[in-house]
Amino acid sequence: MGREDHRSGSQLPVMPPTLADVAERAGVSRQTVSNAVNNPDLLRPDTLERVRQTIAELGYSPNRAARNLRTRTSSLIGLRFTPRQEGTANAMMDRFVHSLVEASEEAGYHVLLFPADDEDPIGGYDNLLRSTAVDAFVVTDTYLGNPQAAWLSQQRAPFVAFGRPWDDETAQHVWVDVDGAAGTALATQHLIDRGHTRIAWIGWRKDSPIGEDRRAGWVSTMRANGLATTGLASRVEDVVHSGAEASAVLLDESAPTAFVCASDTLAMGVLHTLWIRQLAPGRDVAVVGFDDSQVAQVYPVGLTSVRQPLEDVAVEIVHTLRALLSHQPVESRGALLTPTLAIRESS
Amino acid sequence: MGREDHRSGSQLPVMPPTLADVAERAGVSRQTVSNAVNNPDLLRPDTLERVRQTIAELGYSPNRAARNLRTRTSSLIGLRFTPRQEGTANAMMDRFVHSLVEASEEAGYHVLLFPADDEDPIGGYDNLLRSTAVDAFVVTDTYLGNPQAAWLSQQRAPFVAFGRPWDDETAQHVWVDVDGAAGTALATQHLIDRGHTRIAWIGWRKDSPIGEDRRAGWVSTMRANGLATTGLASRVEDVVHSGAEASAVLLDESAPTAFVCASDTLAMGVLHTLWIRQLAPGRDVAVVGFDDSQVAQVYPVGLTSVRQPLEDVAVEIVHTLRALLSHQPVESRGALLTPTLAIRESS
DNA sequence: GGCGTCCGTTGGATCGATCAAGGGGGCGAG
DNA sequence: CTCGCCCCCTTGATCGATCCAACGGACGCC
Repeated sequence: MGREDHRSGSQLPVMPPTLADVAERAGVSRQTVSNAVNNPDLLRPDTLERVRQTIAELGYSPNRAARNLRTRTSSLIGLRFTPRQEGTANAMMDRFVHSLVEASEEAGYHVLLFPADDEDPIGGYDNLLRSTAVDAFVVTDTYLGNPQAAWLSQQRAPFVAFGRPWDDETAQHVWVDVDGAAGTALATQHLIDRGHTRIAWIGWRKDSPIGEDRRAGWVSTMRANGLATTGLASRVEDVVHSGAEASAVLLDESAPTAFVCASDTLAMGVLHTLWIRQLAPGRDVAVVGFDDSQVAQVYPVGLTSVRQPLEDVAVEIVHTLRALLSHQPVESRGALLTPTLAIRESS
Repeated sequence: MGREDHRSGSQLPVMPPTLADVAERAGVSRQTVSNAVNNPDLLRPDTLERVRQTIAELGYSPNRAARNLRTRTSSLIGLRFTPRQEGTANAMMDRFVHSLVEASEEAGYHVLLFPADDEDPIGGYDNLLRSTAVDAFVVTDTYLGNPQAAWLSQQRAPFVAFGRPWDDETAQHVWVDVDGAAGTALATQHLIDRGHTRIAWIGWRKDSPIGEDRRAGWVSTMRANGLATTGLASRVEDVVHSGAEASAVLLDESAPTAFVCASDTLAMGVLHTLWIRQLAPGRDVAVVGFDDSQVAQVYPVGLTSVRQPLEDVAVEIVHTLRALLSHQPVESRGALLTPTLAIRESS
């Protein structure tokens, strides 16, 4: 008497087959089917084959909810999806999300998005955690002094941060980040190799640790090559307009032949100034941006830009998460990946 | 003898409280607690208050897996997350995803991302569906003649498509889309209002129904205003380079004073041509793009662009999904939303 | 032929919330 | 005083996969 029997009178919805259905059809017990799925080694080859065939015939797939309930896992990774601010070139997030989705899939996880509530930054995390809806989190905005990392640590919730705990030396959580200084160093060295000596910097205000990190890469590379930096740096807001103004001032006062910028947004401002002054990007004045945004790629004059290895970041994060979730000791507390340089016409 | 008792010897992991814990502490039955959460009307006010207080004290949140198992739902909406192709300005996807996440949250849903496998376009859907991991899908790429919509329909899986079933009149599924023709009509009329009469079109190849739809908006508006279109249209690949070439040819042969483009990518090509020819965008020649991408917003010369109402699309999709999932009759098979025009310096 | 080991299999219990009935108290009517 | 009824709450069963402890057959050894 199969399960299908007393459901044959059911209406439209076709019930997916259960493990018991497979067991009955294959003439084995439920546990055997379960083992066929989760511990194939425990079965005799011929039995395994028979069960597998039945699974294929019925199109059986283990019920997620039931498995989640029993094993107390969900195979889901939570990610707070913050809205991209309009008016800037920074579209890093969606590239990262995609990389994360791909990397997660390979590890058997799916990505669950939940919205950012500025009123209550930990609300979303708290809900998902208490309802055991996700196995772990990926935290992406650690730099704003957000309480999330600290809170999650305190809750003993498994998570990996994309971004260093800049402002908190006591933070004990695991993180993955991109070496911004190495990126700007790469950009600066590239310009030096092209013969530039007067290379200017346009970055963010001093309260941004990321901005200061990127600036440090420019400073150190200049010094290492015996080049002066005096009067060649500017710190502004991260908007196109500010980049344009800063570059105009720098051109007037210090006559640089190249610019390294903390973002593509600022680099666009520089290109704007060059355009107004009839200077050819790449020929008269070189420009390098940061993040390899769509703007850099699509702009008629391709913008050379530092590209974060987001695919690698995602893989590293998922790798670390797996270790965390299987309670393996995590090798190192932080991983720092090196960006590359996408060279285009502007340099 | 509470549940905590025989777990007091447990190690690190703090078990979240269960419904039974709350029930015991509040001195009521499990079902009463369940009702307090799901059907508050069934409880006497004082009982409800007492249970609610206990829930707050314990920080109880219903276990997702258990609820999912019993109710055969997951409160998850599946979305195949396709990688943005590099080199184009089209970053519509992440704006849409964000809108969807927000709209879903308000309806009590979360968004589950799964990767696109080009080898097996329905593989991801099939897995999630058979394992009852999601309640419904949002399908975003209906225009490529993809088999997903038809397959999901056949499986009786609940889903809403973002995009009309262009090539399949027999499709019976529910969809939400943006009226591209209305968008380009808006753009064209805007240019006419500014005094332009020779308005050119640069669009996609004829095999793109979306492209033809957008083109139709330009054609109809031109005709409605008694303006000629002969020799003013071009169909090319959706890359910057093609937009630049097409606009150069059109300028030489037909001397248009304005361009309406099927995408921001093509519009960037037009701007490039203007730049080379020392023509000022907006003053000498007007340009309008489509999608209001970051490029349009960040470009030093702000690009006027047709903006899809993705927030409204997401709300409409979630609204429709709710109706589908609660087996309410869906009012109409398709919903067509009207885009707006983001006017900037280029027109 | 008897006995013990090994390998694979079996039925039962379990995870935590919800569904479908069942029960008890209070009140008004007979 | 008893019956009936309604309202509010409780009880046992259930969703489907996994864990646990115990069972059965086959084989080798003495």
